[in-house]
Order: sequence, then C-alpha cells, then structure tokens
Amino acid sequence: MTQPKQNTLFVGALAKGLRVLRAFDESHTELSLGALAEITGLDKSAVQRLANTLHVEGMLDKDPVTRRYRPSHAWLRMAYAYYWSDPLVAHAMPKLIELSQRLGETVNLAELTGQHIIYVARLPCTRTVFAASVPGRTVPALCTSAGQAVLATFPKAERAAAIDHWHLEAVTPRTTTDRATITQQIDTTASRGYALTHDQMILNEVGIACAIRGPDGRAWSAVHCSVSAHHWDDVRIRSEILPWLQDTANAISP
Amino acid sequence: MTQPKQNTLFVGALAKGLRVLRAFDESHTELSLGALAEITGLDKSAVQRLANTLHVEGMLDKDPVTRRYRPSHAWLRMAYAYYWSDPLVAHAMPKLIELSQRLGETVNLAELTGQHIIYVARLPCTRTVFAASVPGRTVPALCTSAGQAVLATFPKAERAAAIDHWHLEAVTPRTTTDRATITQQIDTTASRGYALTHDQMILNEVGIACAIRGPDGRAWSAVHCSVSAHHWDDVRIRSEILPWLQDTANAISP
DNA sequence: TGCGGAAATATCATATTATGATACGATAGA
DNA sequence: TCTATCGTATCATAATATGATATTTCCGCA
Repeated sequence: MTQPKQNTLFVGALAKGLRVLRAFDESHTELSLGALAEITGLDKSAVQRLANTLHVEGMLDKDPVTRRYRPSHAWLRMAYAYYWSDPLVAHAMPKLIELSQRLGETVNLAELTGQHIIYVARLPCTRTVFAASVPGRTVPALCTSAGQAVLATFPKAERAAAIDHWHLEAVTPRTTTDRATITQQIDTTASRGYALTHDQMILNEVGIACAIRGPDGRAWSAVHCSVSAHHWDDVRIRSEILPWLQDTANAISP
Repeated sequence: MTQPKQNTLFVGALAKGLRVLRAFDESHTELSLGALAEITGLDKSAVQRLANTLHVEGMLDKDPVTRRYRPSHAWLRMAYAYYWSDPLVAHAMPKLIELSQRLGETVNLAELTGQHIIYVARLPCTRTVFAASVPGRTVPALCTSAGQAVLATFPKAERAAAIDHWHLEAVTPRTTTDRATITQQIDTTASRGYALTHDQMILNEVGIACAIRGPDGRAWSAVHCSVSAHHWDDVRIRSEILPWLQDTANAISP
C-alpha cells in the first residue's frame, strides 16, 4: 500500500504517521480529521488512529472544543535538538550575533538542503514579514542570494546542472525565474565573491550573502543579510555591509 | 509491548518511531543503531527498521562513513510549521524585535508547557551561552523569571499546588530549589507585576519577565529579558528595562 | 598487512498489530 | 427540531511489524 518500498526494512505505519505531521505547514496551521485525511490521502480510520497516537505521545495538541489538531511544543524541542546536532550553528552563533549588532540589520545563517536554502538561524533587527523572522523556512536555492553564494563555489559542471534542473518558484512578482539570468548572476557572484539580489523573497528587499567555504573551497552554507532598498543603495551596501559580512563568513569557515 | 495503551486507537509502531526521534537531544547529537537501541529500550532489529524508515522519509540524516544518524533539516521545518500555528508568535514578533532594538539586550518569548517554560522566540543581542541563543529550550517553570511571572497570574490555590509539586532542577549552583523561597518570590512577583531572578539559568545572569495576560487576567506566556549582572544593577533594570518590557507584554496581550 | 571483534545489514517464519468498513454518537447549521 | 457532517467506537481479517539469526562490512590493533 505504501509506495516508497515494499521493503521489510520499511515501517509503513511510521511513514504514514510522518505524513500526518507533514500535513501541517504555513497554510495549514490546524487540521480536523477530515482535512488530515484529505491532505495525506490516508484512510479516515488510519488518520484517526495516527492522529490519536501523535496526540497521546504529545506531538499534536488537540483543541478540546473544535477537536482540531495543532503542532505541539514538541515541534520546537525538535528544533532545539537539531541546533545541538548541527556543528555549524554552535560555531556561527556568537559571530552572527556580533555581526547583527554591528550592522543593525537582519542577519541569517542559511544552509543548502537539497535544492533549497533553509534559514537555520535568524537574527531580525528590523520589522519584517513574519516568514523572514522565524527559522526553518525553505526557499528555492536559485532564487536567493544565499543559494547563489553557495552555488558559486561549486565546480562549473555541477553549477550548470543545478541551474538547469533545480526547482524555481516566483515568490514575489519580481523573483528571477529565467535560468539564463541566474547563470549570469552566479557567474558574477563567483568572480566577486558575494551575492547580491533584489526583490527575490520580499519586494524592496536586498539580499546579500557570502559563502562559508570548507577546506576544499566548497560551501554548503552562507551568511546572509537582508536590508531594505529604501535605506540602502548598492554602493553603501558594498562599503558598509559587505566587508563585515565577508569577515564573518570567513571567521565561521572551519 | 507498548505500555501507554493496548488500545486499538494507538499505533505502536508510530509511537516507537517517535521514541527514536526523541532519543536525540543536546547530549545525544548523533547516534549509532546500538546507541539508539540502548536509549530507546527498543529491540535492535526494531531500531534498525525504524531508523531506516525515518532516514528514507528524510527525518534523519545518515553519515555515510560512520553510519550514525543525526536530526535532519526536517526538524527545523517542523519548527517553522509550529511558528505559523502559534497565534501568539505572529502577534508578538514585531513587538519583540522593537523591544530588543530599544533595549539592546536579549529578549525572549516564553510559553508555559506543562511544568516547564519553553523559549519560543529568542532575539539574542549579546554574546551568551549557546543554549540561550536558540529557541526550543525547556526549563522548569519554577526556576525561571518567565515561569514565575506566569504562575503569579494563577489563582492562589493552583499557584500553591504548582509550587508544591512541579519539577525543580538546579541548572546552576545558585538555582533556587527551595520551594518556600519560590513561594515568596512568586508572591512578590504577583504584587509588583514583574519577576526578577538572579543566577538561575546562567551564573551572573539577571532574568526579568512580564506576563502576557489573557482577557481573564491569566497568563500562559511571558516576555523575558536576560541581562548580565556585570552591566546592570537592579535599580537601573527597574528604571531602564522594566517599563519597556511591561509595555511590550501589554501590547502583546490580546 | 592481516586478524579479531563489533557493528551494521539482510533474511525469514510467526503472530502480533494495523487495517478499513461500518455503526454509533455528538455537534452545528438550516 | 431536523438533518447533515464530523468525530468516535467496534470488529473480523490479513497484512505487516516482529525479533532471532545469519551474513557482511567496518575498524582498531598487532
């Protein structure tokens, strides 16, 4: 019944339970049994049992009046466990704090995960959209300055393959979705050592990112700074933000 | 085999999978199959199957060389989903950002979860210990200024019951673990409207918290500020931090 | 380089356990 | 008050998780 594998090493019931957990996202913040069944494609009875189990185990809160399920605090504890397991975060955090204080602007730690960038740590300094102020958001790598900074450190061939095939998605009306343009941007990023994008995730936002390179010169993460185009033109960004950003990225590199 | 319930609405395999996930914490950041079996108390074969399933489903990363499992980025995406599901966070975030900028000090949003306080949002402004810079940490409510601020809004009877029975744990050598002292502290908190603690989570740290009250006057969350005793004495805290903190907590209240 | 121990991986017969159809009960809207 | 919808409970069936064991791979040590 479960597609992934009819393998004996695969526990279908667990996989189905995870499907239930994954049904919750930014546009599905609380779900009834029926809605869960629809989203997960699971049987109504199965959802009933799985959701009940997750509730008993403390993974889902249940509104006693509406009977709807919501993510519990356990979801945050999982993030906490993640943070301890990611060696980059512990290393980067003090330096990111210092950077955000120095710049007075929002600073992020971004990591590549598949074809996406995930914002692992966020230090918001100015009022911004909600999605940009909490960690864990994933966005297509090709569309973001952090993703471009990371990709620019890849060998030419891999870089080209990524630009050709990776996922693209217009987040704002001005998000770049033309792969030829992205090729150019990443070439530029590779030659000057930092990425600079406009209006990609939010309108009027400027993203600037420097890769955190490993010993082999290759990067899987980046330090990212997000500022308003109202207050910052490219010249001032280059002179007043870039040097500190670059220093921080270098300091984090192992 | 699973203690919780031999109920037909309880999916044991899912519960066991969650046991595997919960095996990871700040002191267990990556685990081998054997270690997982030991921690979870599950059969070696069961752990093999469950961990493999979690890996295939993207919940656990597997180091190809050490064969050990680690939390994956999916754990952060779950936090992201949580943030959208918690109405308080969206409401509080812009105000917390404003507060942290105004004070130039670390600001937290804390919620009560069972007998513990969980730090939901953290805006670190100064270099601090790692545990205090990432969200999702849980600490006994009785030991923290945020917990005391929340408890102080409870009816007398519930307050007393909590002080008598809730979990206590010495995080630092100077953490208050005497329940009589805590009674006094919470009484004081209730009468003056804010909580102030010293050396509870970190040595030389002063915690100051204001409850976020609901329409009935009762609170389940608090705004919390953490400063160094080196730089701040109680008088200055009261005059330069407290008013802004109180305003912010009030502004967040529904 | 080769040996030995430990840990990870693969296999398999068994019955435990998840399944999903169905029936019942509660809640909300007409 | 009635009716439709959604959540809850029950049960026979077989699918699926189980855990003992065998095999392979990996790693430290001589």
